[in-house]
Amino acid sequence: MEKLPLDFYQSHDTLRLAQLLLGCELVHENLEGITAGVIVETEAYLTDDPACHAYRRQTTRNAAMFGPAGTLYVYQIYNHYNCINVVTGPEGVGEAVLIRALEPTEGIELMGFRRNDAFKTGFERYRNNTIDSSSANGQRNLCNGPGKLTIAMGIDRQKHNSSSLTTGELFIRGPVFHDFDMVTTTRIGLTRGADLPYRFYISGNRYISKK
DNA sequence: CGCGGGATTTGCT
DNA sequence: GCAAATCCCGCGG
Repeated sequence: MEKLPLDFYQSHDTLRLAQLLLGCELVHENLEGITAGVIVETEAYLTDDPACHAYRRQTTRNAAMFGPAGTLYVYQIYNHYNCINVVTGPEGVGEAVLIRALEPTEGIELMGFRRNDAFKTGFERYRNNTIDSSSANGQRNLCNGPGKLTIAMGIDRQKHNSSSLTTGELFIRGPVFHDFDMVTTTRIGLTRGADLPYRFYISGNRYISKK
């Protein structure tokens, strides 16, 4: 399956893209190797949605959200973690789809190294933590949350915020999962817009984030 | 220029 | 269940 083209991102609105991205594969190839995983959980953030970072106006932090569809928006949250979003909607309109969970498909060992490395270089109190990427439980733990998958995929805010998903070594392939049931529900961890049904995930998938 | 809140994750209670 | 991590940036004075 080929890299999804610019046209894919431009041809659908944000809510539709949040659903269409389920089953597609996020791929990152760099000097460390290739890592990839199927998108199994997303959330949509619309321009008229109080939970959206671009709800008020364009600022330094959210500038990438106002770029063309197919741009990557990476932001830092809670002092430590990064989350990745696929920018959607027309240029100048701040909308995006948060990728919340992946089912790992390629480079599973490398994902484990990156996660364990993050423990070592992160908080001292996490230094004894290890993920066993050869076990089913370990693999389930690699990318089942927005902060986790960003580490496992080797995505860096400085490097990848505002980068394009249609050129370069970080991109999305067309659907590799078909014929699944989709669950629509409310988004996670929000204080505003918490009642909007903008979260989507693949029914029964074992790699969904918690809650 | 300082204050505070945030689309999270983790280990310990 | 809860607090900690201790950053980035938007906002108010």
